[in-house]
Amino acid sequence: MARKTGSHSEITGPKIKQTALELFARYGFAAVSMRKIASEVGVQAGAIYNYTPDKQALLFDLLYGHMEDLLTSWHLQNVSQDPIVALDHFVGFHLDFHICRPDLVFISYMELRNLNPNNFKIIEDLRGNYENIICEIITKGISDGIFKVKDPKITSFAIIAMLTGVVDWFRSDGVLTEHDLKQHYSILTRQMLGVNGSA
Amino acid sequence: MARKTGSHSEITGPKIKQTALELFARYGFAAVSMRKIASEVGVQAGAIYNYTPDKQALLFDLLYGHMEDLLTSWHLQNVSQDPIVALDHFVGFHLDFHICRPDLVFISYMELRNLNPNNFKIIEDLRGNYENIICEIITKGISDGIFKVKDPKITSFAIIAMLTGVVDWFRSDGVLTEHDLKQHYSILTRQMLGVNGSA
DNA sequence: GATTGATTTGAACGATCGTTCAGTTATTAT
DNA sequence: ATAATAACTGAACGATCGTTCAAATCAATC
Repeated sequence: MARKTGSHSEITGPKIKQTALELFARYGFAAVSMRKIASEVGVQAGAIYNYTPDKQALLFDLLYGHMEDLLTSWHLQNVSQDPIVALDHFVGFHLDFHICRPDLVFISYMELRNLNPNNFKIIEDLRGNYENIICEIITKGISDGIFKVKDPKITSFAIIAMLTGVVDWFRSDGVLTEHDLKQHYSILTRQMLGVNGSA
Repeated sequence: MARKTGSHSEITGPKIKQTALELFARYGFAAVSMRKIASEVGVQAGAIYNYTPDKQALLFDLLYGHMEDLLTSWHLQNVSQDPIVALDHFVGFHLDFHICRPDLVFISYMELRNLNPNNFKIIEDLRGNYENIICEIITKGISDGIFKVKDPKITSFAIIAMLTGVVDWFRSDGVLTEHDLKQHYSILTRQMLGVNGSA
């Protein structure tokens, strides 16, 4: 016996990635075996190695793809020169992007330590690029005299942590709509930056 | 050969807990073997089972002790009836408590999924109790007409996520002092709640 | 100094791990 | 129909896993 009827590379490849993602998020990278992934995909463990050189690469590809997606998506946005508009834009974008990818968000934070040093640095650099986006918005807002905070870097960390934390509890099928959520966090963020009244 | 000279229960027990904590934080629960813990303690793997029934209990005890510590510490505080003072108090307390326990903070978030259902519920309930503390402060502040936010629950999540995120980047030996950090987050939090000027 | 009990060793249990690879089968191109 | 190639199996490799336990050793008591 060997290759199953109707199985193709274009199906198995993505299926392995998706399954690995779900299992890594649920049980943790170290706790998930290649056999477990294979079994969920409906294939033998050896077959996985047609699609990835090893388990580490499986993890790295997920994290790298996620960060690339994030940065690419942002750079497709038209960002206003108005700091308040840009801030609102960022808040909405960040929530939109992360809420529909809870597993990726989770492992991107959680499994960083399971990357080897080279891979770790790559992801961390991309993360730094993303943090710079909001940091620059805040810096501009301060120099425009609109935002009232002392340290744009610390404030960036605070905002990103606050926004990303939403993934831990928000459920799209709950009573709170994503629209209301975004509005709520938009207000919280503006107030945090010392912006008084506006809509 | 057997028991080593000068080794005692009172030493080995805590040493196992401390070592397990550090290794779990660095490599993840599933990635750390009982033999690795034992080797760091300077003992054979079998000896660990004099101090814990199994690996799961080792993890649970760490998380449970952490949450108990957290709640007990807070309840030793004298909390002001003034919402702004109470809020500042909470921010400072939370930062103080978490900054000096980065490993515990990390695994308390990260290794929840490795708890069995019973143990998970226990920790989650304790976490809920802690969230209620800040939630009640906010609720009082709103009804006193001092805080300007709509939803105290969401705002609680936002504040806790923002504060706990500090653990990821703050280093006690860096240029930023813990005092300045607390002041910064105190201001950010107040502004976020719509409190205008005050010191 | 002998006895007792706490503490630890070291070996062993079956299970599972990531990875490799020769061989088998399904698909594609001719 | 045939050949070539892509996809996959199934078995195997040595290593390591959590846990158990009889035996060995140490510290404390009498």
